[in-house]
Amino acid sequence: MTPPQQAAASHLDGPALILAGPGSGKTRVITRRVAWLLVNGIPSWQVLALTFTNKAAGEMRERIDALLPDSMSNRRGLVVSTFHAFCARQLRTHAEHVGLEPGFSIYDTADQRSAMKEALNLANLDSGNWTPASMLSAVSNAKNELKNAELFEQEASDFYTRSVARAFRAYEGILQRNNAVDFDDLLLRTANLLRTNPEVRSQLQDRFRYVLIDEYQDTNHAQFVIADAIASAHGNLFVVGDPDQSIYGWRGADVGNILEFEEKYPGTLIIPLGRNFRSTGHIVAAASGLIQNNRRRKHKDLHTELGDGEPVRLCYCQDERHEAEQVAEAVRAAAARGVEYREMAVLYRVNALSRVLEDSLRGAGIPYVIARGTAFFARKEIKDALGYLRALSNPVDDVALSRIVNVPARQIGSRTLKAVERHALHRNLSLGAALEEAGEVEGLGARAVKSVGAFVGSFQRWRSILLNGHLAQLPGFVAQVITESGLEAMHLGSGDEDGLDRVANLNELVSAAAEFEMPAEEREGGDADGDSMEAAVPSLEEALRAFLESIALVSDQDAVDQSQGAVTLMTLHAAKGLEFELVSMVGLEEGLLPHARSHEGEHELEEERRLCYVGMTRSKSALHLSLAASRTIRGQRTRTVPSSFLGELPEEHLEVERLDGSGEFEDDYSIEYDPEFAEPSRGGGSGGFASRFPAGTVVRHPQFGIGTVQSISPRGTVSSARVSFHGIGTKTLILEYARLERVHGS
DNA sequence: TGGCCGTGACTTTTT
DNA sequence: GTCACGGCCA
Repeated sequence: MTPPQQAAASHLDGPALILAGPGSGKTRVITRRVAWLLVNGIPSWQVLALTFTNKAAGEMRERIDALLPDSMSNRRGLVVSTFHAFCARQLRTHAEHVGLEPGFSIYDTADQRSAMKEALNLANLDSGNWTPASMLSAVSNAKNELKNAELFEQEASDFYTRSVARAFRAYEGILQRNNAVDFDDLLLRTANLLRTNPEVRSQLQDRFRYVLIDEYQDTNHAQFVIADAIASAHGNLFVVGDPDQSIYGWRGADVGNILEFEEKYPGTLIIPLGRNFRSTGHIVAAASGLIQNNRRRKHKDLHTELGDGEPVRLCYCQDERHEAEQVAEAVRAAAARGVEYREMAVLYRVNALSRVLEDSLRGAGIPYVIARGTAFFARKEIKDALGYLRALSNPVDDVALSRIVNVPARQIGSRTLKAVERHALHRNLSLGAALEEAGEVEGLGARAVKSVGAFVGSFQRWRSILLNGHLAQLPGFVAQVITESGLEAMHLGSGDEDGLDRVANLNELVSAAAEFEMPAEEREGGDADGDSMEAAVPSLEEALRAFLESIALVSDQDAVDQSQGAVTLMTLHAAKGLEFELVSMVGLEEGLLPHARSHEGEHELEEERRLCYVGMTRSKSALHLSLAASRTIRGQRTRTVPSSFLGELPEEHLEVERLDGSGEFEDDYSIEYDPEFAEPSRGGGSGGFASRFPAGTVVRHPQFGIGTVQSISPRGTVSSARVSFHGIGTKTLILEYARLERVHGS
């Protein structure tokens, strides 16, 4: 280890901030420091290490294991967990203090959407003007800042925020009735629990005397409050991160947490790790050249001693097919040189780009995997099966129950369901409870009552198995529900290949249940001191809860498995923290990287630049950047503009290859920025835009919602407008690209 | 009640 | 290209 690494890894007490550039060995430092603490006699159960993905947590656990001498095999109680899993666990343990039942559901985006739709109905907000997505993002932003519905309502002053507050309140009501939380709630409710409950707080403070946080630049305010609440008692907070790799600002991450760490924790030991052990010289220099264009940044030099290596290759291709073929060709060439497939990755800004790449890799006979851990669980058949399991685990989860009550079709159609829902509302019952008294529901025919009765019968039978079983029965139980619910038969019956695939997926879910291991902390029962408690065998109910929770909290990155002999395809976001010999980044075009949605502000553009930086620095020895002169976007062939980031890469580290034929990219440039060309449907020229949205116009933006135009100013061939959005603030938008709509009545 | 078909709206990144 | 929804018919 280098002296700075050594200093960081052997730090014992007090706050520490490790500014770790890409490839500077930060995982190494964290794992060594944990091992150091344990070797120095700190009991393992006093250490808490928090990460963002399960994969990172798992790797950290393994590497700590490998570092510890055999004589220290007892690491009982050491908690290495993701933030979200840690919070979920706290909420289950202290459920009674937060007004939840321990079997609460964790809603994913789809569940949130249906809950919000219902909330908009309840709040009498027309979903034409108030889309579930925009409401959810407003709610999510509020929660990340630790504002719950009441607080938000108190602060709501204008029409827009008051409407959001109504939706927010209705949405919270639904979650509460369904004994459910969303992702943001895991953090929000834990933070509030720690703030308002001194006993729980001091319990956690007493237990976790040493707190470590990885990827600290991506923490949001809620996460800061949680970590601070635990660490404030002793100040032993050790954080590792890199402001230049902050790429989750859109999700509420607050770079301020890392930039202002030393102010919040006086006496912080700050150690910058600038030496890169991963990449060769040209790659480091090119990436550094790029990131230096960011203004809001702590200056920090990155250097390598691995020699110059190969220059970064920049390839101009004709279209996305051609680009994908170049990628496949580069992969083949690297493989021929002896590089293993698992040491190669293809990175893109948006998932939609993976398709062409898959086609061309498949065509070339190159094995590949797509890093989308969430994709499997998002499949219809899997969501259905999980719907059953969730409804069984948490019988008041109406969102889950209504999803599956008539899948497969069992004569409980929309009319019946409406009637039962009305009954539930009147009697203040959950949907499940209302189904149980179907006989008393007004307007239900004998046939419907009978169908409902049959369903309720199966449901209760499963439920009693669940309540009486134990851990080992989990896979059998999952299989039983899949079979007896008729899900399996439904897909088998369809007879086509699709149906067989779905059955195979359902079987894979059973395998996942069989391979599922209860987290060690969970088995130890309490959070008190390490020894003395012999683990009781978890009940089937507890096992199912833990299984469902682990599924709810999977990330795309968890699916990255470099032990497979395959090239990995993934988004730039999912690539963070990983490294490969060969990295191909595709689609370096304006609108893609930087993404079109980021053209609206300096902060957003800088985040895109950091994203590009993260991608480039994944590469150890070969970095290929490419772009296509034209690309098919939703069926339409479109000319592209090279990414403005390309001009920021120092030329001496590049090797440019022009396979697009003409070499006329630059000449096309002026045409592309002509708004008439970019948006042919709108016509009328830029003057038209400016006159259509004079200052004072009330407008709607697809992302920011309702706002008022403050001023218009010409900007070359286009016009930029300052628009103040309710509850969001003022944004500078290019009228020609911002897809603004006038709101009637203004 | 259930399944089929057409339309149209929307496409960033994710714990 | 993709999904979600509404309308229509058996």
